[in-house]
Amino acid sequence: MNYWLMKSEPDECSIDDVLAAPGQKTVWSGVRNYTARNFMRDKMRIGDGVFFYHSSCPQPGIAGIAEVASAPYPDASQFDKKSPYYDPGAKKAEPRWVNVDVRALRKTRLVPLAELRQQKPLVKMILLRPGNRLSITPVSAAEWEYITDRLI
DNA sequence: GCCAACGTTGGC
DNA sequence: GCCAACGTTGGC
Repeated sequence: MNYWLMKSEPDECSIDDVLAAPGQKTVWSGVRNYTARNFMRDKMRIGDGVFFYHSSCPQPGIAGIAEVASAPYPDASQFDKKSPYYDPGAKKAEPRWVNVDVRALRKTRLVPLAELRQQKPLVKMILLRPGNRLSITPVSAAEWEYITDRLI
């Protein structure tokens, strides 16, 4: 079992939006970064734990707990000419981008980024690395436990 | 709105 | 394969 932190802009898709969706699920489409894609394609397993993170908003931070709810499969938006995520280089026979389904489990208190940065046990979190921009980052078991036990 | 850091593109 | 230019991310 692996753990992840996945960023979403709450204006686009918040934890509340996913909790209100059918099956409390959403398709995590639109990832257009190879590192993040490879995490989904190669490392994610159904049932993996996910911190649902709100980014690009007044208070960025962890907003909920979710889980990986499907195996990776081709991201339909890459073939959709009307989508902002359309990729003319992607071919049906050789999809370039994949996504997984994510199921929201519960909303948590908002744990702000600034608070995460103050935690000694979290100094190595990939999220907190200077200049990090990855929308999907691995979380270690120790980091997961610290955050769920001590901060949420 | 600013801007630093990073990823991607494309000419050579 | 190098690297400059450009676009994007995302906190502040």
